[in-house]
Amino acid sequence: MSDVVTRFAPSPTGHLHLGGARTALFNWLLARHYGGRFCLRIEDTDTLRSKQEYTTSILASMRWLGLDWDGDVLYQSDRTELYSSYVDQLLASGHAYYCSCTPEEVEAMRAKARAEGRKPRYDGHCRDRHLGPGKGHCVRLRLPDTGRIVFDDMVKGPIATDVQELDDMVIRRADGMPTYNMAVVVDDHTMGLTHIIRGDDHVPNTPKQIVLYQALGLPIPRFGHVPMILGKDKQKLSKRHGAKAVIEYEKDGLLPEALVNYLARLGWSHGDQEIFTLDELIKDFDGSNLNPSAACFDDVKFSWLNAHYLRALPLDQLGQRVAPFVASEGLLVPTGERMDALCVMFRERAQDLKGLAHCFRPLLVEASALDYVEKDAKKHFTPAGAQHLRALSQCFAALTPFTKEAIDEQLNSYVAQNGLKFKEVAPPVRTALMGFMGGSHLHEIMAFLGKEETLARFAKAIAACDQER
RNA sequence: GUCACCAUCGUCUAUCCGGUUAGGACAGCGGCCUCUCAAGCCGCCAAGACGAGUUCAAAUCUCGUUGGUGACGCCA
Repeated sequence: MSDVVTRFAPSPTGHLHLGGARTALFNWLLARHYGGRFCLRIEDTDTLRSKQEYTTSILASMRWLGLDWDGDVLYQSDRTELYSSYVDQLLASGHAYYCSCTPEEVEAMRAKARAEGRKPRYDGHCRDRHLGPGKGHCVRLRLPDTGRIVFDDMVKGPIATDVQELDDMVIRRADGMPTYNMAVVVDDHTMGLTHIIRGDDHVPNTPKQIVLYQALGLPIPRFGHVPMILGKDKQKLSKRHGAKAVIEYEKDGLLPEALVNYLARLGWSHGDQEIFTLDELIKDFDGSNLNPSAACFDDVKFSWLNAHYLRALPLDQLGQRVAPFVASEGLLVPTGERMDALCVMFRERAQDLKGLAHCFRPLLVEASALDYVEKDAKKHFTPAGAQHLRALSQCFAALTPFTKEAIDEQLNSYVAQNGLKFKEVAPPVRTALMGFMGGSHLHEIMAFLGKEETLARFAKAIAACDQER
């Protein structure tokens, strides 16, 4: 197993989505586990639907996830001649033949077969007509008349197909372009692939490709078909059911390490372990323990993983990553110790970067712009609350230095000297500072705001208390 | 229509080749902690689709049923 070569081969007809990302991840992990190569190939032979911007987007998402590839990206559109030479080889060896049947004629055959309850397939009309190249002639593969094609799937185990189920498939279109299965086989072989992990929807393609490998006399790689990812309620993941592109998760402030971890655990397991570092995944992912049944993507559990990684991130990195989201909240981005302080105060209270940035808001706006949550203001801006705020306002005005420790001490001594409970004093103070009953420890909040801003918020709250009366 | 794949708590899964009070995680519920909200810790709830067969013993092996999904292109 020393020369493992895997690949990810998306077609650039859309952004990288969850299923594709997981397929890419599994291939990447397998290659990294065995110290092999992971290649990237863009299947852009469908010129109508393929777009350069999607290729760019897919590559960007791969980088965001940290899935690096070896060597240059291969584009199928550059390799038409190569595919054609393999088709010619098949023609020369008698494994393929020209066919003059029109698509309409073939469609009629299929319709007839379907109507008679048989499998719709090409009936081999041109098989022995010994046609040569000509206008409108495609090339078909000559299948063996009988036999079974068997392969041992890494995920599903042995899968057998009777050749009777198959067709003399087209391998080169009338316009000279190769068909999908032809191009894939040529590419997978010339790229030296040893293991192919792909979506479950390719299971029916596999025997077709194996027949091609056999006709060409090429070694057959190992296949692994992972089931598709379902959305909530076992529904197929579609736009309606929250199918999101990787790029959207990035925009929403979710962490790539969380997505990698979550995706890895969807359809693969390593005992009871839930949290994996990238190195652990590489160490443990050897192509076994792949689950053959389809799995639902659970946003809630994914969210939990995000929160976990958010808390685990080193402070400087967290600050760096949240900064763009703070900016898009329309807030001035703090730097240095101020950013660190905010992260420490709120990272346990957010699930993702966007949410974290949002938590910063009350502390980054000016007192005048602070909004009170009505319910909390009504409840805590009482006459007694106003009294505490007035008294504390005086205490804090005189407090130097205005540090976390000093503030905490002041708060506690006020409570003790007046025979109160912290619980009686904290709510109005908290509401005055945050606008609602949430957030970090009071002394941390005040230290962050500084004396002037703290006093401004007290003053504003006192005014609000008077209004409540 | 034909063929194929799949089937353990609500969800992700463990239980490698038959013997477990069917384990863990997320969610939910309860508690502890506590100035709030979180986080953290502790506890509770919760599953082998159905029916046969093989066997001393089946979630595990076999067959069938049901349900779900995929595929049947000169798309990829």
